[in-house]
Amino acid sequence: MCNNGVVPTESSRVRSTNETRDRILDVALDVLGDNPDAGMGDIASAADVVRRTVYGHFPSRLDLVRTLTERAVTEMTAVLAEVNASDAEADATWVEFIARVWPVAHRYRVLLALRRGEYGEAIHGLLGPVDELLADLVKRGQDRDVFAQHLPAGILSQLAYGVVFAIADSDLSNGTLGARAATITSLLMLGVPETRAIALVGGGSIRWR
Amino acid sequence: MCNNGVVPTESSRVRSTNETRDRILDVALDVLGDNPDAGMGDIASAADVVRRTVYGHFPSRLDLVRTLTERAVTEMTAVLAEVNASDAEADATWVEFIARVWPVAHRYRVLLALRRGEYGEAIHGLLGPVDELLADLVKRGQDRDVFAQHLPAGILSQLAYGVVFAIADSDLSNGTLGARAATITSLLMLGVPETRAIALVGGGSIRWR
DNA sequence: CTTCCGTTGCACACTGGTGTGCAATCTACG
DNA sequence: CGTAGATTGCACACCAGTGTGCAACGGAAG
Repeated sequence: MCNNGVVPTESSRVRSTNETRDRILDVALDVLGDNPDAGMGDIASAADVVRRTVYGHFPSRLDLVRTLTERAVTEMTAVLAEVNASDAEADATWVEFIARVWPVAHRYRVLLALRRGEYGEAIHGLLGPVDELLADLVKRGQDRDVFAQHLPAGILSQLAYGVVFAIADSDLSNGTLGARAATITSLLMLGVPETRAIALVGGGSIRWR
Repeated sequence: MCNNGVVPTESSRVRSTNETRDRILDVALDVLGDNPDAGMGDIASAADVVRRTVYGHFPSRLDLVRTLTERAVTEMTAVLAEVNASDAEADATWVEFIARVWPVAHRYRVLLALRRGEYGEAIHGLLGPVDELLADLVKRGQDRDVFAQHLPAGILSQLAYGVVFAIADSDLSNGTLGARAATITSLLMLGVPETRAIALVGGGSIRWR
């Protein structure tokens, strides 16, 4: 009524509220990344907040995990949709995708662990759109004989990005080393010949030592 | 003293005791396979036994899991050592290994899930010998340029049999279909060219549909 | 028959996590 | 200053799982 039609300036009280909420979410991702079984108490203290406050923002543990998952899905689908729009060959698209999605995947790697157990159902449901986009990409590659066809696109895509997550979760996760290894490995299991895979990710020896 | 030097006949009481114990172990594998978080109660009732009886055989949940793991390690190392003794090329050895280990892997697939969480430490320790034998095999392949070298043998071997377990855990786990898919996929990610991989697992079209 | 022993049924204490209720406190905003 | 809203601290009830103690039952062995 009185703010000239401008959206209210989110009076700094509200801002600080949202900051707490976001901090909780960020920290939760870290803590759960270390230990998927961490409790609300662990998350709270890691966020410099009392357990009760966490419940103020997220009525239940499931709400927290769900919010986290929704965040991940949003970021992933954004990258996937954008990359998928290119008319490059499927294998090149895959390389582009891994490169762009690597930081996100590494950040949300815990969701893969969380898929098994308690919240598996809920997470699986929310992750559906990502799975579909991924399967579409692999299927496109299979239809043009760029990817191998020894497995249906749905399963092959799951395995391929499962490996990517697994590498993101390993010791190699730091630096570009992990991303490179993940890209090559996933390309190989998608049936892309080794020479082509190396060419796609950029030259240089790939020997480990 | 009185049984002519023959091993005592395990008086049928002892036998029935061991039968219960074995049944509990077998059933535990199934139940935990369905839900790695299943409790002692679930296992007990699935084995047609009271919870208290389970504790009679295994003082703690960890003891049960450990026994299960020891069983798995015994079976796996037996297969691995035997297969590894052949002087065939590493990729052929890998195929032989997967074929022989497939039923075992499928049976003990839950251990992979159990490695994360509570008992991870204990299981990881017991599984050490298996990991080493596996890494040796992959390394042998890398040294002779049969396998790709974009990752160190230790990690590559983990990823490869991680995929095998993942497929064993999926819908394809029935019949020889899963075994075939697992073999081809793991060969691909080990850097074996598609044509060679198909030749190794035996002819026939590999197209999914 | 008596003894041994695996099994049972029930009780109990303990732990660790979840989710709620409520009064007290602090602080930005008006 | 006064108020509203976020945060705190502490209380509680609740649940599920673990592991233990113990008296009973039942069948096979001696």
